[in-house]
Amino acid sequence: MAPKRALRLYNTLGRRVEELRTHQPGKVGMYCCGPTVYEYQHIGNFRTYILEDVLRRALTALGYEVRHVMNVTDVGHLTDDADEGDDKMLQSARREGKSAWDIAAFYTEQFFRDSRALNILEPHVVARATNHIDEMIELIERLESAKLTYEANGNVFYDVAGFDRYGELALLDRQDLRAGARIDVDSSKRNPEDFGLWFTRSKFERQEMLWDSPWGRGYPGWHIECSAMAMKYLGETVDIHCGGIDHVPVHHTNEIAQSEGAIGLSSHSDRRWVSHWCHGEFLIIDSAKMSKSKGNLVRIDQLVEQGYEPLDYRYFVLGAHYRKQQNFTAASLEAARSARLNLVDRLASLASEVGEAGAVDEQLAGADGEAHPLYQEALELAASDLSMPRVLEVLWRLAKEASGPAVDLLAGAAAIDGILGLGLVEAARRTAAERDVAAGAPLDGEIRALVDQREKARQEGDYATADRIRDDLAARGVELQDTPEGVRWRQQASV
RNA sequence: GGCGCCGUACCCAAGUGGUAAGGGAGAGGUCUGCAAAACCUUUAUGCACCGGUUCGAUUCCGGUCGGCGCCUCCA
Repeated sequence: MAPKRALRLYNTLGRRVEELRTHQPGKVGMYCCGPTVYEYQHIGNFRTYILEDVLRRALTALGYEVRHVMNVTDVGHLTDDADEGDDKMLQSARREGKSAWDIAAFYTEQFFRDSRALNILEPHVVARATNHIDEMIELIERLESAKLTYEANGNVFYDVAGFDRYGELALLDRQDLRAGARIDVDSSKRNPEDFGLWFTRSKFERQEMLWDSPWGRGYPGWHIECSAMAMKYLGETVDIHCGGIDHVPVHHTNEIAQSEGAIGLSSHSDRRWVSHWCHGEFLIIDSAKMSKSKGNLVRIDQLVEQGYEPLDYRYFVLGAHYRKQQNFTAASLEAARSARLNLVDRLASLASEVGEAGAVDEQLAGADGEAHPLYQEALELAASDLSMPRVLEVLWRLAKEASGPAVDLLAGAAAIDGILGLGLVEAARRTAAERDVAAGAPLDGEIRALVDQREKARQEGDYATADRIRDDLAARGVELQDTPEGVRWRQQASV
């Protein structure tokens, strides 16, 4: 089945926006580079995962059938140098005698916990590297038969000299690279660009995860897992491959070399292993890249400790285009939180207009949000290289300017939010339900009593007492409104 | 040294060869005992700077300055 509308997406290979052409009509196989589970994922990492989630949601909204595969790099070393720093998890794990396997399981769990909190849909296939050692070995054997490998010093390397299109994705031929400028080049390599496929000589002292292989007991190189798992779950043609922009020069460049080398695609072939490469730009914090070495990592749970909702961060991310660096500051996150709350607030008013809590569900179920013109506008913007800032703008227009029956507006908002993934309508329904309770018979007798007390004080002219009670209630999230019809109160939007 | 990206209001941030979205924050107003909320109004003749192309440039080209990223295991 063909999609309703084709997605136009920037392709790193070729550096321009292209209409997505899929291997099978209407079906998209997307492979995303997932986390390395030996540390917490920070909010910069999650910017990329949010991009991938939005891509998937946009594809789905456009009518594509999506198969989303993500790897989890859990091949771990637990070496002495990995223990440096003040990572409490690693230190305690070591104290308690936990293995690399335990640690990987721990961080994998953390990753998916944060992902869920950010409304990131779980990939259809989550592939753990340690479950695919056999596939990696087979792939290395294929490369061996293709004469693209050599052994040196006990390790198996990929020989980039045998792959004539090496570096095409990153335009490496246009660069005057300084091999070894930052990291020492392994002297056993023939070319600095060569990379390890299988190691039997570990540079790590305390290697915990080891497997038997035709080249001896050891462990796989990093890049091979993605090639092997992508091929296993998506076949020899991948429609979209995603990752952070930092993966372009090395990881993805090497993946292409491995995969196309194994498949046997040469520069004479028009066919590519991956037809569309999609990369997310970096999050910048205090005018610098977020990295462990700079010590400026921020995690989702730290934002939560500061009183933010994970979805505030998602809103923040959606406010900038994925191909531009985005600067994270306390002020910009605060602005995103206010904006999201205001949006929920407006949608909650619409929900109240639709009716009582139960009726909202029923009415929404009967409405066709995708029929709303503003949804169509949003979908078109999503199809235009994932222009989420503009989709947000359309949603704001829907929430504050559009006219029509409240249920149609709300249904349209729900449809747009299906692309954004902000959980706005869900939050609005919850907020509206709380307000319904407030407007009718309050469940909390204590609050009712305080409201009555304040009214009495006001009538007696004791405004000091009245204001004190109002402040007390505000601290509990209860907002009072004195209207000509009398006092009303409601729960603040806080979801 | 090479490669790539970027510089838009107080902040974040869209965008286009034809005269600058949206959000946050601030200001004024209506309402109020005072507030809050809501609603209304409001904040860039200007898009780093200098040239060029053009009827017309924030948008295209060149240069300058500034910022960020990458140059081999970092989303």
